[in-house]
This record gives sequence, structure tokens and C-alpha cells, in this order.
Amino acid sequence: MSKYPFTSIEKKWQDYWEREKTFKAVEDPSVPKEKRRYVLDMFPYPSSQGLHVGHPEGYTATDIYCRYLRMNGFSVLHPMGFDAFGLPAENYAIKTGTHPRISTEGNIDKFRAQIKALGFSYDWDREVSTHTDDYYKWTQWIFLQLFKKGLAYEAATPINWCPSCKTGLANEEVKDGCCERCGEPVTRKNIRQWILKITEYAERLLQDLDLLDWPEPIKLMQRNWIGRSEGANVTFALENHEDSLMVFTTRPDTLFGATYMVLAPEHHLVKKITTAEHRQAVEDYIEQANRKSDLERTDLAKEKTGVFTGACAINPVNGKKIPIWISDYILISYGTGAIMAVPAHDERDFEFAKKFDLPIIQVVSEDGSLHDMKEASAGDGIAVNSGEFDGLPTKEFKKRIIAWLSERGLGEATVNYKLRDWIFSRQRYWGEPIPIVHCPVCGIVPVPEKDLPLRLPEVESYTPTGTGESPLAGIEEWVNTTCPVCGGPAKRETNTMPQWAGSCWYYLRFLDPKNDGIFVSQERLAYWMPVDLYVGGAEHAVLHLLYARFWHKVLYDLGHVNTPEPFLKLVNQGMILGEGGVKMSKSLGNVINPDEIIQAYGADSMRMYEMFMGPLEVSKPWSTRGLVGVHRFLDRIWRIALRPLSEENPSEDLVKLLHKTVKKVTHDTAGLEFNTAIAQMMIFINELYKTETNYRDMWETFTLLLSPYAPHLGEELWEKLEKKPSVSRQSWPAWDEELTRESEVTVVLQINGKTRAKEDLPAGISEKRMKEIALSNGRIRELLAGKKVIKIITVPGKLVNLVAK
RNA sequence: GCGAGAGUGGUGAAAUUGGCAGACACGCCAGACUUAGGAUCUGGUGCCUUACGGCGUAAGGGUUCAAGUCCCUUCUCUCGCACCA
Repeated sequence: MSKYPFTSIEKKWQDYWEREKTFKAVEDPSVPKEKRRYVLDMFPYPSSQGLHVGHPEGYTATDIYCRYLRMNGFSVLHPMGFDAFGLPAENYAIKTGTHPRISTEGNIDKFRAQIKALGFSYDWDREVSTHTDDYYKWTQWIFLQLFKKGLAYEAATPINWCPSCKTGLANEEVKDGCCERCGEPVTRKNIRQWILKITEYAERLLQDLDLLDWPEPIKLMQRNWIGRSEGANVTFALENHEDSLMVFTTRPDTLFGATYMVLAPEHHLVKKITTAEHRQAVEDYIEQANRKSDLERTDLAKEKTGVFTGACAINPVNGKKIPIWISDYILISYGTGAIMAVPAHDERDFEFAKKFDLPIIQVVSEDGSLHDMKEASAGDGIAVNSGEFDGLPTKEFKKRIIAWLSERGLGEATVNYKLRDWIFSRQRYWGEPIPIVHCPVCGIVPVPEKDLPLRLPEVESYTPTGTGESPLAGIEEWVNTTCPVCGGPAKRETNTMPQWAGSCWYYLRFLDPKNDGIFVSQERLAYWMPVDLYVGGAEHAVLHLLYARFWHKVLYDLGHVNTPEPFLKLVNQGMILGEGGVKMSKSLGNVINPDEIIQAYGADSMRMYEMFMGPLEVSKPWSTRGLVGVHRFLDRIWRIALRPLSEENPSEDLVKLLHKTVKKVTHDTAGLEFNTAIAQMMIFINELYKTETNYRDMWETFTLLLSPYAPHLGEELWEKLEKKPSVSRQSWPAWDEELTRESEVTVVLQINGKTRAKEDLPAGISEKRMKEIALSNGRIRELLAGKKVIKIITVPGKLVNLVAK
């Protein structure tokens, strides 16, 4: 028995690729635009645990695809780098005193080695890490462009605060009211923040999703996250007050059904309008709401709470006086922070009205008649109890009432978004310093671009102060600086950027990673952009992918990039679960270590198995047994390769199988359907194996097909064929369509849709002849005895169905 | 609760337009061979039935000559959102 020597083969070819720079991407102007592809993986955060088996899944998929493209004459950009700022390294630093740079770079070295051990065809000359100053110089530069465009501003706002990490979090970093990183419940804290005006791009971020070839569920998630909603702002006069109260509603047609108003506890009018009689109760309620964590406040299961302010508003459509309440089911951050409550047609308002015994007036009816409102009905219908508007269908009513309100200066059509501005600062050390100086004379002053990068200073302690300031605040000599404008004493911004910053634009830096004059040159942009295929986990559906799109659009508006969208096609690889279908986790002890797999079975087996498991996009459980099966397949290939090469002609059947295999592997590889491509290669190998010989031409073709999947073995087989490396530079094989056709087809003979017999018939046989054969088939005649054939359906080359009675 | 996706052998999964359900692989069974290292080779393997045959793609209904595929209802699982007015 020959044991397939994968360890030495893999080492040999990895060394060769590295030495020869086989996969260097070059900007060759003679390659036409349509023959260039930019294929990108989501770069990893180099955690201390090393590579996870989930990483190689997406990376293998893009690698196979890139190798396939190169063999088809494409110029391919396929880079890799590291998302190197982030909390884990800093938390580790707090615990051990190790500088985050030291631990991060150690992890990067480990990751790089692990990734290289899988034989991916990256152009390593383009590697970037977001934490190096020649990289974050440009992250800072982009921030300054946002600032200068008025898209970055400072505000003291209540933010999500993780008491454990002692830092503010973006909405997207809060999962079920808890910190996504550490799991502690998130509280609210009012601190000074840097905020990016992503809301200014809400409409375009929404609209341009239509330009993208992304999975529909991901687009939908982004649409929901942006949460566009059309309605109207309506102004209500207040009784005994100068001020008026503006509310947002998507159902201005239900104005006649508004029986009370509700303000968020934080609404600025609350203090003004509350009457002396209700002051104490209102203040208590506000105090209570303030203390609640986000989790408590958004808990849907809880009963609605609220108090009456004592004030009343006047309904503009009928002059009716309606009471104003406050309740924490109204969010200050959405719309105007106030609503008109229409309990008959809104579930939440209904619940509230029931609890506090407020009137419920039906103003919409499905059939135009009045009903006893046992529950809220939120659907469209016909207006009732609405004065001159009675009888109007909801849609029409909306238009009419908005016009009515506009004429009187009482309201206007309004669009609201759920999307909030992006809280961009972190009270942390290990991130890009925000390049801003606070001058007592000039105010907020950007650091001049020529002074970038603004380097992270060394600190004694990484522990957050917990006061809402980063550890940077403790370094006097760094914080104290001079104002770039007036030259007077000034202080540096001590907040740093969130981890998303670096990953917002890394795909651009890959184009031109060494350029120290500009973040990316126009020539490189023109050559490669946009990213043709972007592969990564679905967990980034609304985080990274929305932020990156936002930055890209800003850069596009400023003329710095050449496409409105960065990522043309997106594919999410499914998760790899532990054996048994449960999540892989340290606590369950079912984590598979890629290093051990590579050592025992080789990188080619690992790659191929992960592709053979099932479709790329779905989650699937790991099975070491399954991996062994794939390993056996490669071993079998090796044993065929050890046979002496034959110059004889293989059988016609085998030639046909080869051509079918080329066709199927080509089609499936191009469509990222790697599992079925591999199955087809297995079918071919099983047949070839039985011949106990090895036909040279056939073997050459098969080696080419195999090489994107098992690149090390591919190179080795190519060399054994006495060919010059690299196999990755050869042309992808073609197939002869004629040879993929069967000369004989099996035709199914059915009676009333049930298969009763089969006949092998020549391909291309006429339908008439098929019918004749079906009717003369012995078995069929037997079963048809005493029955009458009513109808005969034939599908050419496939079946004859006899409908009989 | 709302939204999206998925449910096929003992297991991972295949199945252009509706046209032989279960390719390929794991596991299992039998046999061969051995140089016993997760060996290798050949054959078998959806379920029920001695057989003929029947039944089978979460459950139920429908459309159709024909349904894993299309339509309706229900159930289960996964993911996302979660008082967004």
C-alpha cells in the first residue's frame, strides 16, 4: 500500500508558490476590464485561539473560484489581511499587562501561518493590518474627510454603556440588551460622543441595495434595519400653552380616533406642561424610566406603564381636547418622541387605553360599519367616525388629510427611518485615535492631514477610567498639545474609533497597500473596483456591510472612489457546526482544530472536505468520518497517479464520462456549487480506478480539474506528468458537447403516472416510436389488459405515460 | 409577536423547465485480500413484505397525465428584528 505523502507535497508546493510569487496580482493594462476580477474574503480578527474551521470554509471557496478564474484567463486580485484593533486584545492587556500590539501581532503571525498552511492563492505582498500606523493613517484621513463634510459631530447623548467593558457601544453591538462581547447587561450613560451621520445616507443606502447581487435575506435585513416609514408629522396645539406638540404618525387617516397623546419620558415638553397636581407622579415616573436598563425597557412581555401629565392637546381635525400622558413605550429617539394614540387601530395604544381606561373610538372599518372593538385592528379599510372624510378608503384618506393639514400649516408628509446615527467613539486604548484637537479658543479643530498618522502613544495602564474617558486621557504629554489653528495650548481628543472603522475600507487599501501618498490611487481603483465577489459570514449583515457601504458612498461623493457601491456580489457561507449539529464551542469541547486536521489528513483533504460537506451557503455539521472519506478519495487519486502512464485510447464510455465531468465541474465551479463538482470528480475517479490503468491525456485533463480544489496534489500530479509548474497557470480544460450526450437513454414507461417498465432506447428517438414501443412492451400490455388507454403523454427521451381506465 | 429561510434514508446530502426520489460520501452488512496504520478491493444497503406488490421527500388538503419541486392550511427548527408610532 502506498500512503499518499501529503505532508511533504504540501510543504513543497507552498514553498514553491511563496518563492515564485505565483499568485502575485499585477495591474496589466493589456488585460481588458471584463477579464479582471476582485475576489475578497472577509478578513479575520486574529483572536488568540487561532483559526477556526469556519474560516477555511469561505477562504477555500474563494480560493477555488480564483484558481478557476485564473485558469480561464482572468487577472485576479485575491488579497488577505487582518482586522487588528479590538477589545479582546485590550482586555487581555488589562489582565496581563501585555501590550495589545505584542499579543495582536503574535496572533497575526499565527493566523498567517495557519492560513498559508491551507495553500490559498493570496497575493501576500498586499497584506494589510488595520493597526499599523501606515494603515490607520488613512483611516484617520477618511475620518477627517467625514468631519470636513459635516458628517462627524460631537454630542452628549445617552448611549449604550457596558459597565463591564467600561465603554459605549453602538446599537448594533447590543444583543438582547446585553453587551455583544461580554454578555453583561447594558445600561444608559450620558457621555460626550463622536457620532457619524449615517442617517444622512439612509435613503441611498436603502435605494442602492437594488444595484446589488446579494442574498435577498441580507438585503431585507438591511432594509429593515434602515426601517424607512412614510407618514406625516402633525402638530397639536396645547391647551393653555404657547408651545405645540408635534407627533409622527404613519396613519394620519386615524386622526379622528386619537383619544390621547403620549410623550417619551425624556421629551422636552414634559417638564413644561406637567401641572403642579401631577408633578410628583411624573417626576417619579421619569426617575423610574431612567433607572431601567434597555432590557427592562424594551421587554414586550411587561405591562404598559405611564402617568398623566395633567395637560391636554387639541385635536386639529375636530378641536377635541385630549389628555397627554407619558410612557416609556414611546422612544425619544424615534420620530418626534411623541405620538397621538389611536387605541382602536394600534395594538400598543389599545393595551395602554385598556389599562388606563381611556376612550377607544373606531375610525377605520373593513366594511364601513361600526364594531365593538375587542382588539385593535391595524389594517386598511373605510373611514368611519371621521366627519367629512367618512367613507374614504385608507389610502385615499391619507393623501387627503395630509393635504388638508398642509393647507392649514398643521402637518406635512414625512419620512422616518429607524436607522440612528452611528456612535463612533470608544473609551478605549486599542483603536485609532480620533484626529481632533479641542482648543479653548478655536473649538473643535481637525489635526492637519500632513500630521497624520496621529500615533497611539504608549500607556502605563490599559484599564479604562470608567468615567467615560479612555486610558489616553491619563497621558499628559500626549493629551496636551497645541492648537493647529491658533498655536495656543489645546487638548487632544482621547476617544478612539470602534473596530468597524478599519474594516470599513480595507478592501480599498488592498488595491494599493504600499502607497504612502494617498489611501488608494485612482488608477488602481479604475483597474479593479468594484469587488466582484465578497464572501463571509452572515453575522455581518447589518454591521460591517452597512458601515462599509456608508463610508464608500461618502468617498464616492467626494470623488475619491469610482463606484457607488463597494461589493457587487455577496455570498454568505454557512456556519460549520460541531458533530451532532450543535454549535462548536469550547464549553462543549467539540471544537475542531484545523492544525490537527491538516497534520493528520493534509490541507487538501481539509479544503476538499469543507467543500464537499454541502452547499456553501448553508450551515452543516462537521464530521471527521466524512473528512476521512474525502481523504480516501485523494488517496485513491494518488494510487492512480502511481500507475504507469498509458498512451492507449481509453474506452468510449470513459471518454464520455470525462467530458461530462469537465462540463459538470466547470459549470458547478463557476456557480460556487463545489459539493456537486467534487461528487462528479469522485464518479470519474471510481470508473477510472476500475480500469487498472492510467491514460495520459485523460489524466492531464483530470489533474487540471482537480487542481483548484486540491492545489498541492494538483501541482504534484502535474509535475509527475513531466509538466512544468505551475498547474495554476494552465488553461482550464474544454469539453466536447457531442461527447457529453448519451447515445442511449432509459425511457420510463408509466401507467397512470406509476413507473411500470423501462426501455433503453437510442437518444433522439421520435415520440411516435416511443409510444409504439411503450404499447408493445410485454409488461405494459399485461397490465393494460382489460383497460382502455385514454391518453398518452410523451416526454422526448424521458418517459411515456399511458393514462388508462 | 413580526420578518426571512429550512424540514428528503441510520448520517452529510443529490435531484435544469414539474418527468426514474435518494447521485456522491459516511455508516452498516456480506465477501475478498492483507503489509492491521482510522488500510485496500468487490458487492449490497429508503421502509414494509417470503414473494407479487405496496408505501415513501415534516403533517394534511389541492392543482396536474405526472409534485421533493406549484398553491392553501398546520406543525417543527434555525436566523434576524423586537413597543420604530
